Amino acid sequence: MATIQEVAKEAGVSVATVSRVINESPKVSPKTRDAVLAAIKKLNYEPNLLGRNLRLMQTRMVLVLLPTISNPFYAPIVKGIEDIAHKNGFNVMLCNTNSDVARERVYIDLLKNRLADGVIFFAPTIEDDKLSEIAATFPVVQCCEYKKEARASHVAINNEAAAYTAVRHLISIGHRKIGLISCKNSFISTAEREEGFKRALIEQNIIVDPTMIKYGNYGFSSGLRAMKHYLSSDNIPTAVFCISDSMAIGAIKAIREKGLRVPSDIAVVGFDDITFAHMFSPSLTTIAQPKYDLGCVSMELLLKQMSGEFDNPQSIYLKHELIVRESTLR
Amino acid sequence: MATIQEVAKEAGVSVATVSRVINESPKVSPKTRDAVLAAIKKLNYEPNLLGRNLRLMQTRMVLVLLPTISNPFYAPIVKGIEDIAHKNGFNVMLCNTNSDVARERVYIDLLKNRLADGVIFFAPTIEDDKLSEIAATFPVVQCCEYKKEARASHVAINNEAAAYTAVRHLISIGHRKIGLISCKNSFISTAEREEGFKRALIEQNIIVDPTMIKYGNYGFSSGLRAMKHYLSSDNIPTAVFCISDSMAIGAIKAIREKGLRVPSDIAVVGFDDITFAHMFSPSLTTIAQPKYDLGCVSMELLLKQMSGEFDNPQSIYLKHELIVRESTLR
DNA sequence: TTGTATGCGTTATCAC
DNA sequence: GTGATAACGCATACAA
Repeated sequence: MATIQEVAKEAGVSVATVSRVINESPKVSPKTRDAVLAAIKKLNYEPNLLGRNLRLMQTRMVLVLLPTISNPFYAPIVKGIEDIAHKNGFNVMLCNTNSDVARERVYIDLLKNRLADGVIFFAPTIEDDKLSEIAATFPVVQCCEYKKEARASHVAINNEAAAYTAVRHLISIGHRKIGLISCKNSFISTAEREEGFKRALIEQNIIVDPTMIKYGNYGFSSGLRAMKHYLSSDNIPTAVFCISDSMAIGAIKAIREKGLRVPSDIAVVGFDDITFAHMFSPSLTTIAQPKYDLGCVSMELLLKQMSGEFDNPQSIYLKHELIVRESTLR
Repeated sequence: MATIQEVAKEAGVSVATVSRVINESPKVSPKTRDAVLAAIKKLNYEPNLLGRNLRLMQTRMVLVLLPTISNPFYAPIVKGIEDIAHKNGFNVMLCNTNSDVARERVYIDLLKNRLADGVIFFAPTIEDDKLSEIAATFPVVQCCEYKKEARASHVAINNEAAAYTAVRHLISIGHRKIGLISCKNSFISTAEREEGFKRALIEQNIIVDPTMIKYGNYGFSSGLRAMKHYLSSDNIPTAVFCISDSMAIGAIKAIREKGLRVPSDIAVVGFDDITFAHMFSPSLTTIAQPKYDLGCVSMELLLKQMSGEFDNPQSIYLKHELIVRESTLR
């Protein structure tokens, strides 16, 4: 637990010189450098970053707020964020908000309290104007999900186009009675995916039947439940587009429990391409987001903001990709 | 970006008084308290924790090092850790090590640099003696996986007994030709699970056939590969115990691709009870670890250490549970 | 090239 | 009940 003072004394130099050695300042003679290094080693000295952070008024930490790490969708994005962060000498603080406003506020306080230099939001629960306020003072990037009205940067895919792609795929393999399992929430992605779904139908002169739209909460059980609703009705779709893979997997489970088969009786498309999508039987057709890249680009954008490179919010959109697997084989 | 100085000036009091108000010291008159609160509000003051942390020489942050958040096994454990941490005014810093020694070292440096008050390890890659060294200086808890030789606390289940339970279950429903899909690594849990597997067989006078043991890396693909090895041999087991759920799911996929059925042709047991275990078709029989409790107990143990309550390493074992599902139905 | 001195924002000890 | 002031460990402007 030695301090810089003790190292200085041991090496017979001033603390300033020790500090220079630690920070690899060029203007220090090799001889004194070696002496300091020896003292550091002897005393087993580790710099106390609390002192440095206060002095420099920065922590080289970034906050990453996500609803929950249990959603496998986030893992590759976080990996991208981390890779870029580490490459630039930043550390990442991953925080589960559980989509809880109070919890999220506590974490945002870390930013206000200077314990982090910037923040990446995944699914902000905070109100639009509050977010704008924070983004006006601190570096902020929204990833995937974002508040349309907030003055804050974001990186995402075009969800409307992605949903359109998915439904066009179903139509192209012959389906015309297509269900949608969506979610009841105020996320921008949800609204956009519903729009994409409708556009694809309308374009092909298929009437959008409101009873063909069910709602879940992104989770497995809710997908299962939604599909059971279809199956117990007299109006069963021949294909279903789900706005999350977990719901799609739940839907498939319901279909099979009913003794029907995927894709021959009902085809299913998911969204996100989580790791389990290709493990499942049948493997799942889905929309892949460029997850790793989303993370990289978000972190790069945050770095630019932290270095004060610009202050106008940026909107960046990356490309999605349709991945056709067993669940929609002809 | 006001400081405590400015608040003091605005309220017409000393910084000491402002500090007392912030820290809810009882000995401050209601009148001055209100004045200070008003000044804080007016200036939109947020305490700078960098200053406080330096002064207090603590951060009220704990480090949680795990291989990767993409393993769904960790999510509920982390939830337990967080709940206890938050209840006690600590924040949690989640860090992916990717099982990389260098990466892990960088994070351990955060501890040495005083940016965290303690650490919970999930699968330490660090050498035993290095870990002992760190645990001698800083609060450390190992969760689930641990270094047997290291002088550091740990919280885990009895993996030998858990594996024994799983294999006994297979034997009890009539299997005698039982495969093991394990991993080639030096984790204590791996060795213990292999031992439990063998004890269950030996107790029932079943010869332990080395060719019945295959190795993967916990992942889906490796389980699939291992099962293909069995299936292409002339010695196919009637049941397989996998030391991870993902490998079990991979194994099932291989079995079905071969045109065989689970559990009628080959029964499969996994380990961990990850969320997807019950979603999969067939749903997976597995050993459930008390994940949330493992997290809670680990964090509680760390809190005790951080408060200097004791310094002898503790070993705590929690109970496992066999969850029988479709993959081993008679 | 090196040392001295100052301050980052906070808390806590000591007077009053 | 309140205020002055000294730390906490470090980085840096300025002197030498």
